[in-house]
Amino acid sequence: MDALTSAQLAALRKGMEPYVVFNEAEWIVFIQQIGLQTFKKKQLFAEAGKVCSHVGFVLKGSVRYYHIKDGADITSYFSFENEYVSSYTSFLTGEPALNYIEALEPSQIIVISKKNMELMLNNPMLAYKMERFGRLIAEHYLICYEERLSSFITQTPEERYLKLLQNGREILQRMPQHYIANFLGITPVSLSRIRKRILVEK
Amino acid sequence: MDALTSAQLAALRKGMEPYVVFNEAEWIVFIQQIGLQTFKKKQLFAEAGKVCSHVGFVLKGSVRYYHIKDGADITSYFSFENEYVSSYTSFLTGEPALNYIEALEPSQIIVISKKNMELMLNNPMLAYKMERFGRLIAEHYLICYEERLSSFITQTPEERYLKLLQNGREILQRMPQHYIANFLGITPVSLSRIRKRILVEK
DNA sequence: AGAAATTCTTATCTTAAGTTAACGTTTTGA
DNA sequence: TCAAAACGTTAACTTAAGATAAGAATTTCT
Repeated sequence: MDALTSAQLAALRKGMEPYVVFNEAEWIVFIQQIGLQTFKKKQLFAEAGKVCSHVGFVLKGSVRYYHIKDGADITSYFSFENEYVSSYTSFLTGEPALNYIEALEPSQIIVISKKNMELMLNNPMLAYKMERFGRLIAEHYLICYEERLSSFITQTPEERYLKLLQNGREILQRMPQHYIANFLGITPVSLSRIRKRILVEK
Repeated sequence: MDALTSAQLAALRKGMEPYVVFNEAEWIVFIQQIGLQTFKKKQLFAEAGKVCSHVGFVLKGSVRYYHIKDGADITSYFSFENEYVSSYTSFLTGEPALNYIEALEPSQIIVISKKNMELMLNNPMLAYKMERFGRLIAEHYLICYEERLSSFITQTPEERYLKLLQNGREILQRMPQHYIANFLGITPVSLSRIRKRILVEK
């Protein structure tokens, strides 16, 4: 766990701004509770079967969430730069995580342990803003999840792919196709067929 | 908007307990910001195309979330007694909702308007606990959504139905089958076939 | 540089879901 | 109470996705 450079701290502060703005005194206390961790490609941030007792903020790089089902690796989500990363259900409930999270490339991730998070939630100086931060972050992801859920109920795989073409630039550009296929809830073979179908139709 | 009876207030207080415990003074201020609304069957709680500027807590009854796609009505979710109800994305973002929410039976729902919610978030007496309340509620739904999302990515419709058989008693008993089918991401015809398949296999 | 692994496409075959329509049953509402 | 609407199942047909395997192209790693 390394110390953070001032540039890294500035990036974090900026990334948090939409959710919470600390004054100087609060910020000093806050940054004492966080650490920076460097991940090699494929290094695990969280592991199925183990409790995920930390949340992260991706400063550089990207991560992939996946399960193992019947021996097969199924990608369910990604986090990119300036996004949060955690096996959040496990973090919140203390139950073992169901999924793995691995770095897709060499990555720098700011890490907050559950213990330190709780210290801050119980520290009168930070409690209010941390509750607010937690609320807004959770709400942010709630909105993402709701939209994604609704796409599984109301759209076909092809429609989901077309939507991703419109507003999923980052995923499309940086991810191998079979990860994208899983993310859409289909097999890589099926995605390949959908892509062909779309080409022919045009 | 009616006043609440003391029994109704007690139910609400109990329902909020896992998330927030008010002292008497706080409670008195809190209950001034809320109202009770009675819904007839099929009466709308929220409407696609309109901003949903309120959240509810179902005291009695149940509601159904649905979209209209190509003229067809597609059920995406339910809320039952002692659960929260809102077109939450719209409530949070102020954008028009994409879905409808209707009462499935005569229902009593405690309603908090966005305006009053903001009053409370800005009232020093309640702010901290309301932030906490908001955080925990959002986290609660986050966990539900994450599990449901993961089921769309890792499971077949049949597996999703079998899981619902195990731990979805309330939905199965109270909902018509075609609502359940939508909820699982399939058509009613397909659910009927899955049910038959399961019977024959046994 | 070269072997191994990964990625994507394609083909074949199987399986299951979507669509539409029909029919009997149940529920609803005027 | 009675007609209309809603509901669940079934059937026939169409369409698309899953499984498996093969092959070419690319990337990775030593």
